[in-house]
Amino acid sequence: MAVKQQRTLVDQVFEKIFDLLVRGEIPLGGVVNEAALAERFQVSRGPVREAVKHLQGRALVVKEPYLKARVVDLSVVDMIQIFQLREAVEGMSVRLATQNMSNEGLDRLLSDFSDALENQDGPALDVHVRIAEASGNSRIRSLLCDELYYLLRLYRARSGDAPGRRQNAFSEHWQILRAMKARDADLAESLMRAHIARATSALHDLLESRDEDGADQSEKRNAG
Amino acid sequence: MAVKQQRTLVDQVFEKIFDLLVRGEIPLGGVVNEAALAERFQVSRGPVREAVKHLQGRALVVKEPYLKARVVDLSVVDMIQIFQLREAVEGMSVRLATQNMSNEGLDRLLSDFSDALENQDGPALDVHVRIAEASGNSRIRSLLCDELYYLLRLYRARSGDAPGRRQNAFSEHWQILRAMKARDADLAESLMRAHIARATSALHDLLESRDEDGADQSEKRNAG
DNA sequence: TTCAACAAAAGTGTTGACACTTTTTCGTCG
DNA sequence: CGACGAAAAAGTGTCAACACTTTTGTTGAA
Repeated sequence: MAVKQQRTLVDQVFEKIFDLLVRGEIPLGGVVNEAALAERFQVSRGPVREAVKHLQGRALVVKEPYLKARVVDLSVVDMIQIFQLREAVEGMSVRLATQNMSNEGLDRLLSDFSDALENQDGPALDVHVRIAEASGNSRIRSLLCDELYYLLRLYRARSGDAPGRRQNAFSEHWQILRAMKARDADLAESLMRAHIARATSALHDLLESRDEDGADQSEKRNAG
Repeated sequence: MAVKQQRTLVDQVFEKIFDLLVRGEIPLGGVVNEAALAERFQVSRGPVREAVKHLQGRALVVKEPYLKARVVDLSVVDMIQIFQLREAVEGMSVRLATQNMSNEGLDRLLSDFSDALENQDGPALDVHVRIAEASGNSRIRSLLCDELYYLLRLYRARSGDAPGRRQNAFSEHWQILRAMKARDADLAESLMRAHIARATSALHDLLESRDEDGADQSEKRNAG
């Protein structure tokens, strides 16, 4: 078992637990039992504890001292809040990318996007990741790629996105990339914000169509 | 020692270490030694380890497996990146607050601001915190209050802000509050973004006036 | 003198045991 | 029969010891 490990055990356990969350083996809002996970992964409780602490730092798990750790229950309200944050941050992300990207990098992004559009296998999220990486702002990139997208994956694993939005997303992404190519940072930011705000509106509609069940869910706090 | 503790030891150690950072007892970029801190606080290495992990999650400490943990060295470039992120997020924060605040809450904020302006003791940051809390978006509030402001405090502890900006900040805050009172979310967001962008420009100037020393500092990575 | 290999030291990663807190269960009293 | 309280169970917090990795310091040869 402990032959040679580049990444630390904590990181490996972190990945494994996150996989469990995405696969739904631990349901949203379910309890995260340290001892059970330690037994399952054949490691001690220490690494599991730290991995859970790491998940807590990523806001994927919430807990209080001596209380059971629980997987964050991503309500529609939570998702709306995340999308509001994304709208602001991704707007700035594409603004900075438009200002900072080299012509070569921009052309490469455009051609990669065209390829993905033909092959139909490139996930829509990849465009956002590429833009975040090209923003040149490591903190924005980390917030989007290392934190918010984890939550998005977790949410989509339970309730996939609207079926009609896939095609719209391609067209909206294409418009954003054209604005970037034209070096119009203001336009690129506006388009990106509208792009995300549209998804937020869909969530708002979802919330209204479900306003009969669990009105108390809006009062959840996300420990930091 | 272990008489009665509401907060867990980890949280207490976290606070103590952060105080050490703000006071400058551990210099920026300095090494964080687990054993030494455990000895100093009269606790075991375990809580110190988790507290450092927590600081790492907050991006106040960076480290790699088996390597020494180091306090993040907040360069001017890092600060610019943080301000770019703040510009986007605080813009959204004040937009949401303008839309969501009750008339009573808004009046209370305005009167509290007037009081602080007379007493001269209210820190300028408080306005931003109040707005973030009023945004109704717990994730935005957490990002601003629990993460970015920690870094700001750390940076200001070493190199305080520009002396002339204090007075300007009051006037700019006042304009923002008036836009909120008028329920003009677009204007409030624009003013907030301009307010923060002004500080970012000051940092850019600072960077240019120091372009001779340490040009390699721009290649720092912030582990997430 | 300089470089490489080896040995010692310092520091981090991991583990299992123990202490404390919370929750559940069960018995007793009203 | 229901409510209150104590004991047991489950689970988390803390600790000290051990294993592994990195760094430092020394020795030897080219």
